Amino acid sequence: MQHFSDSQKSTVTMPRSPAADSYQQGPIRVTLENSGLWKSFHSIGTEMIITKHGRRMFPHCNVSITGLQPFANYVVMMDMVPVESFKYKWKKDQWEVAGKAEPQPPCRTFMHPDSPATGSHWMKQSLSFLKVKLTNNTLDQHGHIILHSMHRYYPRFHVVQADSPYIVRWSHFQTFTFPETAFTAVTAYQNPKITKLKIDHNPFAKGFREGGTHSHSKRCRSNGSPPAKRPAKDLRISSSTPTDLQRLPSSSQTEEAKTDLASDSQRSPKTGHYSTWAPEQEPPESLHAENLEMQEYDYSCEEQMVPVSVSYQPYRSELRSLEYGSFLYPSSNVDAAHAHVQPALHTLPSAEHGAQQHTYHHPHHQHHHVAAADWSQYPLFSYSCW
DNA sequence: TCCTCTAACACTTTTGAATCGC
DNA sequence: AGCGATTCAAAAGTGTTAGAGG
Repeated sequence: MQHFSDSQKSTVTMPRSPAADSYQQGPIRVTLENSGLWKSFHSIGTEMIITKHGRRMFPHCNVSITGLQPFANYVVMMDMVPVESFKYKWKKDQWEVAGKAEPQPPCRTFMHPDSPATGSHWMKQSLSFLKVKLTNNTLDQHGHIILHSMHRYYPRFHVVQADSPYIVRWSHFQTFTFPETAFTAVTAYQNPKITKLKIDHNPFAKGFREGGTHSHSKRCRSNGSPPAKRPAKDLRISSSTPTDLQRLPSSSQTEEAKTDLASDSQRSPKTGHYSTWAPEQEPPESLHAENLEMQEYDYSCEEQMVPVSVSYQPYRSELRSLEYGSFLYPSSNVDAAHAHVQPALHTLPSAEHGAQQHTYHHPHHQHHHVAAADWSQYPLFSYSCW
């Protein structure tokens, strides 16, 4: 696997495999466009707000893809997987392990609204996953990705060669992850550094900064006549139409990200454990922000080969169904499912190995050749939304 | 008592329907 | 009549914080 990393982009390249050769396809390369911004947040310890009715990611995922066959159709998807099997609490100025993770909520997959599209389309411009919304409501029916608060997750990107979302070519399925996109799901920001960094990069927060302090305006209202009450926004049903590609981040935002990265790169990497660790290891006593400083990254990628003979037909008809939870982890197998998603990160190199290139061949891939039941432990289509 | 979560808030940005001009 | 450009109101989305609840 080739490993690319510059100030703004993180790239994962798939190794050429026999199966890939059968499609006469070069290695697929996925690049995280706003990598600098992600790294800025990751150096502090990324947090993302989740609410009952869903909140968008910030930073949001923006990737570009190369190496696809120009005239073949592909489906691009994203989902979230837990980083570790622990939950955390914010104590004073650092994250600490607060026990075993809650049972995994229904795993949902966000399908990019352009799917399916030709390889040339995907490679023409970067893909934005701005519309992805996160919720902590396990009963959510709006298709948001369900996460547990105070747990750590990272997004996975899936590229599937398929002519239709309903007819996914399961035999050629590739997954990409970027370690710097790992984040802690919270219902309110814990780390003030994250708050500051978010406000600096997020135009929506301007209203709270430029319009005076929030607490001040609240006090003023309490003294005057109450303003006409607007309908509770959280009760509105999102009517956004995800038919068009989302706008790219503003150039100013990109420039800020560059600035942040520049400042990051001037710091000497500190020794200490990485923000993720092998599940078989003891959990760290704490995830101090200092330990989340920039490390040399190794971008993991996975190629998941599923026997063609295995039939996934029942899944297809439900891709767009509002019925969800059809592909949940088997409740008795949550730990097994966690174990399956762990290897993508648990071999993250120590600092001295960071500059090296690594190719991972995950043991769990072997399981996928055994039986469909094992594949089902690696949820991808429990729910699809776009 | 501590911790987590929800709802409300003011303001900016985004979206899409309506309107206008060619 | 059709199309593209422009306008504008509504919707969406943001972080903070008080208070509720476990």
